[in-house]
Amino acid sequence: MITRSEENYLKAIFSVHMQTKKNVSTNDIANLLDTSPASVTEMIKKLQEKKLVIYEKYNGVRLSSKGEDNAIKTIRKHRLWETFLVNKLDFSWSEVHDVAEQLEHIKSNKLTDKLDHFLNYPKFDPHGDPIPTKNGIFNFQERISIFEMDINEEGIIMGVSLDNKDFLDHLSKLKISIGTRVRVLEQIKFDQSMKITYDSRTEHISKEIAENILIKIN
Amino acid sequence: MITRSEENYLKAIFSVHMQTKKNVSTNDIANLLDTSPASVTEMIKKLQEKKLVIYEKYNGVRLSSKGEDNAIKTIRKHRLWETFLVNKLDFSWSEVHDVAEQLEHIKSNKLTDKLDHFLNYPKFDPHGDPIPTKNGIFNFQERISIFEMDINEEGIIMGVSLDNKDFLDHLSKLKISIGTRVRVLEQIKFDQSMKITYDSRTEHISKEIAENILIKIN
DNA sequence: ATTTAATTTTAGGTATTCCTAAAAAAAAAA
DNA sequence: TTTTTTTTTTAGGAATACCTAAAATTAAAT
Repeated sequence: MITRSEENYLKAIFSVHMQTKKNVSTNDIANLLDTSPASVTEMIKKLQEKKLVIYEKYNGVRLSSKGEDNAIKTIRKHRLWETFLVNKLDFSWSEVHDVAEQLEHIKSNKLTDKLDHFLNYPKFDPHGDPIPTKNGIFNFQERISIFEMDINEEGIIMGVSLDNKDFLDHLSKLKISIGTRVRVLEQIKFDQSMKITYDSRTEHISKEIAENILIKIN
Repeated sequence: MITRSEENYLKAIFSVHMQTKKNVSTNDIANLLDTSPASVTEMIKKLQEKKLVIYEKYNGVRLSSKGEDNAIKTIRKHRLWETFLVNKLDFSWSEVHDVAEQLEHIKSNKLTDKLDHFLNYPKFDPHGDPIPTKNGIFNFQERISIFEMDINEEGIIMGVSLDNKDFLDHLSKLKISIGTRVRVLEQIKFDQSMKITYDSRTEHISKEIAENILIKIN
């Protein structure tokens, strides 16, 4: 049996590795999970005994295929539940994270698969992140941030790269959501903020906002 | 913060008290939760410190109003989730218990209320048990078992008094479900089994089965 | 190449929730 | 009313998942 805490560690290792492609450091895990490095070392040892990670002292950790399987399953559940909360229960973008963080640990393959079916096998969650299939396949979609777009370039919003309540609430207020077609009008040199247009609106967004909204490429 | 384990104790105390209307004994709780009496004593002391129960050594325990509130909330969540699993995800009667046992501990009032709304404020769960409202009101319905019915008496099935997989699977096989209108044709003196008719079927059910199917009275 | 700084691990604790075995109290039976 | 049985509690431990402080190791800077 893999405990809830172990699952959180596996998920954290998976997500850091995803970005860095390197062995994951004790400190990175500690920061992500908001625990002490000492606790991390201890837990890694336990995960190693359970053959869920590959670990060498002072040299970081990576997931075994068994560990990766589990991490992907947890991510799948998290994203399916987020989709459920937004699409069926009418939660807003910014409210789903904490609840999904609990729901992702429910243990029942049948539940996961039936939920997937009920939601009509969604490929992306409400933040635009891919939902792995039952077999652990991710449907990646190449994305860049609005900040990287050229003047007059057009794109369709596919997701966000920041899961922060204030940020997501702000997007809601601007009526920016997944599927919105945007065009860049102008980039202000002084503060690198951008003027964009969408749905017959024209808005001015800061560099920080632009960096965290992702659009589909090709 | 009330832990998952504490919630299970509160629920157990509530459910035993519901039937006996007396202070709940250490042994009863231990049996229901499948733990040792020693663990129960220990936990009760902690619940007492948190003002969730009223306890006197060697004299059983009962819930404080704070404890009862929490127990009812847990029951509400359990029954709403069971309803969701059966009505929306197409789980069968007999499969929902273990999953709902996990889902009932998810902490989010918003989730519970939105789920309630999504399910259209159901008054009874798939086993026919009442779902308390947000304010903790139970919608009790007087029920008797088929075993207590007279010959030729008619009734509508409202629930079951046993949450056992084999039992529920058997009812499914007999196409007996909530809402089914039944009439008692005969009671066999020898083994107290009963002949019943419903939906233009005639079936023979054992005493044990008859005792655990509940019909509405008046 | 040393020294300094940062990271990681070890050592020793705490809280939660479970356990068994033994003692104490209450209930039932003789 | 004793004795026996059952129930409940206490005492002492184990596993999980945290923690802080100190030691060991590695990485960075002088």
